[in-house]
Amino acid sequence: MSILLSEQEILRREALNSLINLGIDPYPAESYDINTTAKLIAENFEQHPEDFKSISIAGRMMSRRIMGSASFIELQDSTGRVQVYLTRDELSPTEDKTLYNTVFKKLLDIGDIIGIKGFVFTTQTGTISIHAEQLTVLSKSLKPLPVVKSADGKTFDAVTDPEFRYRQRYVDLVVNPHVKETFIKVSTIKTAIRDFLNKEGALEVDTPVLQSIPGGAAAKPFTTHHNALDIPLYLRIANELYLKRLIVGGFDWVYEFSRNFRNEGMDRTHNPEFTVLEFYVAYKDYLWMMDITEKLFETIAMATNGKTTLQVGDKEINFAAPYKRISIYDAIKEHTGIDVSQMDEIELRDVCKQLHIEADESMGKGKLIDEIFGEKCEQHYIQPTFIIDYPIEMSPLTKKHRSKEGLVERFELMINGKELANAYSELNDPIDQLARFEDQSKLMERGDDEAMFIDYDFLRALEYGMPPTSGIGIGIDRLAMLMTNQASIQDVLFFPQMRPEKITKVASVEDYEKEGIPTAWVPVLQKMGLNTIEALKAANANKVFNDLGGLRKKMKLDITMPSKEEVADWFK
RNA sequence: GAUUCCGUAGCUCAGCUGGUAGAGCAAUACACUUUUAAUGUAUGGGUCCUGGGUUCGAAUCCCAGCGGGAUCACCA
Repeated sequence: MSILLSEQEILRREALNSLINLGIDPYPAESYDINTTAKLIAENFEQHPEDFKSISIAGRMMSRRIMGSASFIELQDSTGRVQVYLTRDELSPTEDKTLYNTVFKKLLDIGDIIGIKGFVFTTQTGTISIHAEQLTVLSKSLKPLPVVKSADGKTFDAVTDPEFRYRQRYVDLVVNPHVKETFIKVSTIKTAIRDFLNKEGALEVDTPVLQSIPGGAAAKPFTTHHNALDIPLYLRIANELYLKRLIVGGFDWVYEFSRNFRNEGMDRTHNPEFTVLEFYVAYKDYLWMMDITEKLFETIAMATNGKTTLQVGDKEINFAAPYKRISIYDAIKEHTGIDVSQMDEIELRDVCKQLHIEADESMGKGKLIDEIFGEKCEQHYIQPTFIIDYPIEMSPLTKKHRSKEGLVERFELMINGKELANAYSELNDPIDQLARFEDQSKLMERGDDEAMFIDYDFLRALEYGMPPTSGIGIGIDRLAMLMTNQASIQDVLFFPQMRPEKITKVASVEDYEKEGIPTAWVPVLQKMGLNTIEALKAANANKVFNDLGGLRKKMKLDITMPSKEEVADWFK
C-alpha cells in the first residue's frame, strides 16, 4: 500500500533522484556547523560588519527569485528569515555550472533545507543579505509547503484552517511565525515559574502518572490496564495526594508540572491532557500562599511581557501585587443581593431556581454554591482577585477555617473572569480527612460521578503526621492562554487532541501487478478512481474496458489495448 | 451531547435561480539577466469530503455519514 502522490510530489521525488544521480546526497549524514543566525545578522551586521565576513548559516529556502545568472532566496532558520544572493559564477567558478544551473535552479524547491557559506553585505536596495559562496543541500523536502507571503506587515495566503494547523503543527510553525512566538512565550512562562520557585528553595519532583486510585480532584479519569499486575490503572487527574505524601516525608517545599488527564468534553478551553503546576509548602497557610501567589504572577507577567500589565481585548489586566480578596459569600451577595451564608441545601435549591440556574438532585450544598458563583459572579472578576473561604462541602481536602464555622481555608484566583489557581490550607487531620472522603463516597452513591475515591494509603500517610501545609494548583495552559492572548487552548498546546485522521491508503503498483495488470495500465486505473484492489474488484469489467480506451486517448498513452478477455481476467 | 456554519487544485479562495470546473500564489516550459508578497508568455494540475436521492442533467437542491470551526451544556 502507498499514498497517492500529487503532481508536485512526484516532481520533487524526481528531483531527489536527479540529485542522487549527480552524486549529491539529499540527506547527508555529517553535521553542518553554523556560526550565525538570521536574527544575529539582522541585529548586529550594521554595527559590526567585520564580524560577518565569513559566515555559515543553514535553514529552509522559503522563496526563490531567479534572474538568469543571479538569484535571491529567502532562508528561514530558527530565528527568522534572511535574504541570500547567489550568482552562477561564484557558486560554480569552473566551467561546470551544474551546481547553479541544475542543482539550484532545477532541483531545489521551496522548503528544502540548505546550508550557505559566504559574507554579509547590503544590496543596492538596502537589504542586508548574504552573498553566497557555497551552497550545500542538507535535506530535500518532498512535500510542497504552503507558500505564505508577506510585505509591509500584510500577509498573503496565510494558512488559517485550524484543522490543518493543529494536525500538521510542524507546517503551522514553519509558515506562521507568530505561532512560534506564542510557544516560545509558553516556555518562558514555565521557565519563569521554575526560576521563581527554585530561588525560593523549592524542589522539583515527579510523581506517578499511572495511579491505581485517581485522587486529588473531582474528575472522570481515563482507565487503562496493567498486564503483568492484571489490575486497572488510571491516568492521573491530579498529583496533589502524592505531593502531600512528600511533605509527610520531610520535604518543606515541593512542586511538579503535572500533566493531568481527564476523560471529559473537549472545546476551546479543554483538552483531555493539560498541565497544572502544583506546589506544597510546609508550615504555611493559605494567607501566606496568597502573598506568594501575587508575587509569582507578577514575576510571570514581567518575564513574559516585560511589564505587569496585559491588554486583553479592551481590558487591561494589572498583575502588580497585592490583589483584592473577597469571600465567596460576599461575592455572591455582591452580584445577586442574596446572602446564602446561612442557607441549607433546600434553601440553596430555591435560590438556584430563583436565579434560573439548573440544579439537579446529585448536587450537594457545596456544589450548589459553586454553581451560583460560577453563573453569577465568576465573569465579573477581570482584575486578579482572590475568592476566599469556601463552604466545606465543596473542599474535601481543605482544612476547616480557623474562625468561620462551616467554611474552609481555601482561595481561588480569578483573572479575566476565569479561575487560574486553586489553593488552600491543606487538611492534615487524618480523622477529619477520612470523614470527608466518606462524605464524597455518599455523593458518589447519589450519582456524582466526579466525587472522590477514598485513598487509604494517603490517609495512612496523614496518620504519621503532616505538618501544617499550604498548597496550590495553577492551570498552566489557561495561564498561557491569558499571557499570550490566545482564545483557544489548542493554540497553546503544540499537539492538541484531534480525532484520528483517516488516511486513504491506495494500492501500490506491485499490488496491481499481482492482479495481472500490466504496469503501464496502472496509472489509467488510478485515474479512473480505482485506487484500491477492493475498488477495482467491485468495478464493472465492461465499463473499465471501455474507459481504458477512452482514457488511453485522453492521456495520450502509446500502449496497445488489452483484449476484453484480458481485462476480464483482472477481475478474477 | 445540542444548535449552527464550513469542506472545491499543493495553499488562499470564487463559483448566481441546477446546464461540461475558475482565479491568484505554488508547479512546469520558454523568454528576460533584474531583486522585494507581484517580470512576461504559455502549459499542466480536481474523487468539487463520502454515500444515497431528486432531475434529461448536481460542486450547486434533499437525506445520511465523516471531518473541522463557532455557540451552548459539563468540566480545569
